[in-house]
Amino acid sequence: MPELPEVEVVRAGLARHVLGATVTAVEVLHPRPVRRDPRGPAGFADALDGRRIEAARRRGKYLWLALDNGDALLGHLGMSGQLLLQHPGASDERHLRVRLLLRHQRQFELRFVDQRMFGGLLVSAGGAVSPPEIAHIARDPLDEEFDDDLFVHRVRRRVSGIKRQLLDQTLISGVGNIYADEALWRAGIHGERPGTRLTKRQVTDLLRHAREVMTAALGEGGTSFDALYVNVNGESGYFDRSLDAYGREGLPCDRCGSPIRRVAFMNRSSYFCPRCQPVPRRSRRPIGS
DNA sequence: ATCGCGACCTGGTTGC
DNA sequence: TGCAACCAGGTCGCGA
Repeated sequence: MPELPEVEVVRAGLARHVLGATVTAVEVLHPRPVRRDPRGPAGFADALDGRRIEAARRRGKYLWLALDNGDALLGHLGMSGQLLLQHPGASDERHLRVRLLLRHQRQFELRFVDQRMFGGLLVSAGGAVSPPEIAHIARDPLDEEFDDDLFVHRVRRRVSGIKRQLLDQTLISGVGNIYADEALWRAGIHGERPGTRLTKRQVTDLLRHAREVMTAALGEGGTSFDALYVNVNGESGYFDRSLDAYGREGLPCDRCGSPIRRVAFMNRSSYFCPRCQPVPRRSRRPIGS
């Protein structure tokens, strides 16, 4: 489940259920989801076997289980990944990719299910506290060590459009297409406004809105339009009912009533209110025309 | 150093 | 009914 609130829902679910558990068997049913593990599927399985899980941590959209030897099981859900807790013997999900058998008081399974396989798992050597594989990922805005001033400064130094910057995980992590659009709608800023054209106040407000919308979504169990995005128990969140911009093409803006517009952006879509979030002058015409 | 783009996957929906 | 085109919550690596 792609964005920060959905990943945090999963992390919290894991923290409730797998801390103290020991990995007793690992089955990799498809090699692709462990492609980033340098040891390959067999080495991945060997590195987990017998390890005890001591913590469930997250940065942005990455999450990891700290292991008793200082390594970590690092995961990313990509576009369609799920981490599900199941009873042994429960029938395999159609897109089950990796199965971990765990033992705590009783036995249960932690399953990585991923239709599109953009996500994946790997064992991070020495990564229990901070996996080196994600050293390039910035802190996320719900992390108390997130540096607001640094973010504002960096954004205002780049010409690049503000939505593109919100999606840049090396600047700020955890924000994806939905919450970027929602934060921009709340702030009344068009995503193509260059960072250099925004005031300190505007970027600070935008950051606050990003925090608020993601915190609110977290309180609802995350955003889910369908069964693809679920918590460790397979349940969906309810925040989709609270979205103001994302996915609302043609529907009236909740603030001014103008129809929400959808435009192509980075091989996907952006949703915005043309009145509350006026298009910047420079990008009203396609470049070159 | 920073950018914009295509690649990486599967499957559901839409339109001819 | 068939089939192609389009769409989907993300990230990485490449050439410019």
